[in-house]
Amino acid sequence: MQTLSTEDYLKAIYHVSQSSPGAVATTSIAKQIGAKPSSVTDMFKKLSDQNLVKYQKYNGVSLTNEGIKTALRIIRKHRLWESFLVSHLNFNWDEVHQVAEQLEHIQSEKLTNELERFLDYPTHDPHGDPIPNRALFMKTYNKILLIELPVNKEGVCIGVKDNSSDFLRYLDRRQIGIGTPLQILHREDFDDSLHIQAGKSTLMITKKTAENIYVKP
Amino acid sequence: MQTLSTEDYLKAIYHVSQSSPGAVATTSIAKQIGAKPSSVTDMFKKLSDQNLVKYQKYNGVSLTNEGIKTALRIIRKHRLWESFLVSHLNFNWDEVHQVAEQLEHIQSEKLTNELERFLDYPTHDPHGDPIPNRALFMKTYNKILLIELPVNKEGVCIGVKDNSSDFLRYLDRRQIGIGTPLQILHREDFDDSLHIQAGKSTLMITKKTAENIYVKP
DNA sequence: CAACAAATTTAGAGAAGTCTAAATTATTTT
DNA sequence: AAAATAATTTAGACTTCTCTAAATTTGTTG
Ligand SMILES: [Mn+2]
Ligand SMILES: [Mn+2]
Ligand SMILES: [Mn+2]
Ligand SMILES: [Mn+2]
Repeated sequence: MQTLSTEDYLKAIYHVSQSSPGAVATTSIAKQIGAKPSSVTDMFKKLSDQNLVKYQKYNGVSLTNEGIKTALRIIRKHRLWESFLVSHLNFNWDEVHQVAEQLEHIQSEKLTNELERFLDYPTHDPHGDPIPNRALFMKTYNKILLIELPVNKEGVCIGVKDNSSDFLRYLDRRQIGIGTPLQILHREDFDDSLHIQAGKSTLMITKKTAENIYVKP
Repeated sequence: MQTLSTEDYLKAIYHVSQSSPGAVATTSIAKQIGAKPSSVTDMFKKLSDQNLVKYQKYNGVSLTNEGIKTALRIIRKHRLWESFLVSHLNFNWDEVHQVAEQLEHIQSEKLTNELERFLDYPTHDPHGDPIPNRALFMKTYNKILLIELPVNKEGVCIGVKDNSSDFLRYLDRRQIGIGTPLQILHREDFDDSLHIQAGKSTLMITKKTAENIYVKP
């Protein structure tokens, strides 16, 4: 049985290891968690004692199979709760993360599985991220970043890379959300800005924005 | 902002103070929480420092207005979650307490209020206990224990005093639940047992059982 | 009212998680 | 390859919550 803190560390290690290959460094987790590197080292030792990570001094950690399973169980709960908050409790997609960060630690298999049934077995959360099923398997689309979409090729927004409130509310104002059809009309070489078609409106976005939107080509 | 532990203490103090008048004794909380009296003394000092209780050495504590409000906010969440688990997630009334014990600590006013709306502003939880509304006011029926119901007077089960799984499952087997019509047919002086009408069936219950069922006369 | 019993508090310590400051190891630069 | 820089770990300390064992206070009884 894990504590709230070890669960957050395992999740952070999982996320960092997904976005960059190889062992996970102390400082990368310190940044993610918002703790000092010395605290992270302490936790690495604790997780290693429980065989949830493989830890080599001065060389970071990697999750064991048990560690991966534990992380996925938490991610499963996190994303199911986010889905619930949006679909039934009138939360906007930029408001759910903070609350799901707490709800993901509730310990009750029955609760998790009944919530999943109640939501009718959703496969993706409000940000387009895949939800692990009961067997911890998740369905992943092949997706690309909007920046990588060829000019004039049609795509559909299926997720976001940056989950910050600022970015999500910016997309709300631009009326871009999951399911919105997207197409690049023109790439401006001068400042890397993009002229795009989003649903029925045309608008201009920066490179940074295009690097944080996932599309299905 | 309270910790999980201080919240549980405040709730325990509230419950004990409801069932017995005057200051709340150290040992009574120790029993309720499952901690040693010395730990309780420590916590009494901490709560007193935060002005949530009035504490006099060797004479127990009583909640301040702020302490009562904090306790009611937690009880509100506890009972709303219990209601949700039973009404939407297929939990039985004997299974909800343990999970609600965790969910009651989730910090999000919006979550609590939206959950209340989603459940259509329930006034009582699955055990018949009143749910404080947003203003922390709760509607209390005038209720009596089944043992106090006069012979042959009709009543309706509106709650239970003992919330243990054992008792609740026993009531399930006897097909007694919230809303079940109850009537005492005969009191046996010899062993204090009761012959009762419960819904459509007649059955025999002990004094102890009759002391743990609330009825509206 | 003195002696005993029960309740309560104090003293001291441990586990979990965090931090700062200092020491060590690894990496990059010159 | 040495020096400088960056990353990581260690040492020591603090907070919160808990415990055991001992001391103190309160209540009860002969
Ligand atoms: Mn979390
Ligand atoms: Mn998400
Ligand atoms: Mn609780
Ligand atoms: Mn209840």
